[in-house]
Amino acid sequence: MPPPPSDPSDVLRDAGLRVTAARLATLRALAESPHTAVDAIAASVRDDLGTVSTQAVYDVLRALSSAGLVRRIEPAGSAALYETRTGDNHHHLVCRSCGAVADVDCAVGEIPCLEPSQTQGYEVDEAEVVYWGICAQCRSTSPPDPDLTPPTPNPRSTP
Amino acid sequence: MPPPPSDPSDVLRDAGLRVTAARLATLRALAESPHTAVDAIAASVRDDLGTVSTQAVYDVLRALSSAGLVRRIEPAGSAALYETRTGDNHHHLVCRSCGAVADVDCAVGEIPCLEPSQTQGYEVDEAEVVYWGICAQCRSTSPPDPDLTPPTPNPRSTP
DNA sequence: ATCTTTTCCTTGACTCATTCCAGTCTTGAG
DNA sequence: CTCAAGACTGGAATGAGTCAAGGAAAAGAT
Repeated sequence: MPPPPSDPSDVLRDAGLRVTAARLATLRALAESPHTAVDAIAASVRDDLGTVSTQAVYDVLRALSSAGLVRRIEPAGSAALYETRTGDNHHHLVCRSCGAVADVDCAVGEIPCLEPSQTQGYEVDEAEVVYWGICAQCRSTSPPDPDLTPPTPNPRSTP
Repeated sequence: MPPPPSDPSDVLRDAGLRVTAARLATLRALAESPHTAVDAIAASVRDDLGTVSTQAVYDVLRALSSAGLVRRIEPAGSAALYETRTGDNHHHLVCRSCGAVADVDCAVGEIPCLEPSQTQGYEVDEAEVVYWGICAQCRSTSPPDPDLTPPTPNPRSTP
C-alpha cells in the first residue's frame, strides 16, 4: 500500500469518486480549517471557484462522507460540522461559549468507552464522546461573567 | 431532605416553578415514555388536556430543563429528545436503524471519560457519550438487510 | 374573598439548516 | 470523438425551533 496519496485528486479517485472542482475545493477548505459548517465551506469554495450552489456543497459533503473521506459531527445545538480526520475514532472538545471545536485523541489509548456497562441487546459499533467546556480564549477574554455560561448542566449537589 | 417527592406538583414547586396543567401533563408524558421528541410530548399532552399549543410545550420544556427537571439530548440526525433522568450523568445507546434510545449507566463507575487525554486549555465540565449501534429488535426483524445500515462509519476500501 | 403582580399560554409570522426536483453541464470510459 | 452516468444549478419546500404581542390565569398580599 503506497503512503496516503496527498494529491487530493488521487484521494478522490482512490475512493471511487469523480474528480470535480467542487470536490477539490471542498477538501481544500476542510484542510485549511477543520470542523467547519456547511455555509463556511460553501463560502470558501465560492472563494475558489466563483459561483457554486449550496446544494452542490451539500451533495459533495454527502458524497465525501459516505466515501469515508470526511466525517460529519453534529454537536447539540449547532449545525453540522465536517472534518477530514477519519478512521481514528477521536473525540471532540466543544466550547459552550463560542462553539469552537478541538480534537482529542482517544481517552485511554485503546478504543475507550466502547464498552458500555450494559448493552441492553444493542450491537454497538461506535462510541462518540463530546467533552463540553469553555475554551481557553473564552475563559481569558471574559473571565468573571457569570451570565455568559448559564447552562452548566449538573450543578452537582455535593462534589 | 425528604426522599424525592413523587408528587409532580411538589417537584415543580420545589424547583421554584409554578404548577400548571401543561407542566404536569408534560412530566406525566415523560414519565410514561422517556426519550421523547417534542411533537410526541405535545401529542400526549393534548391527549390529556385537549388543546395545547406547540409553543406552550416548547416553553414548558425549556422551563423544566433550565430548572434541571428534564434533560435535553440531541442525537445527531434527529430532533431533540427529553428525558426525566437528570443529575446522574448517564449515557445513551442509540439505534442507527430505528432511532430508539436506551439509557446506560456511567461506563466505569466514576465519572468515566471526563478526563480527556489532552484538554487543550478547555475547562471541561461534562463528557457526553453516545453509543451507536443496532437495537435488538431491529437486528431480529431485519437481520441481513445491508441497505438499512448504510452509515457504518468506516466501510474500509480493502478488508 | 378580592386584588395585583407575575408568569404563562395562544396565535402567527419568521429564521435557519437541510432536502427535493427537474433540467443542464461535466467527467471519464469506449 | 462520443455518450451515458453522474454532478451541478436554481428554485421551491419541509421541518425544527424561535420571537413577539396580547389575553388569561396563578400565587401571594390586602
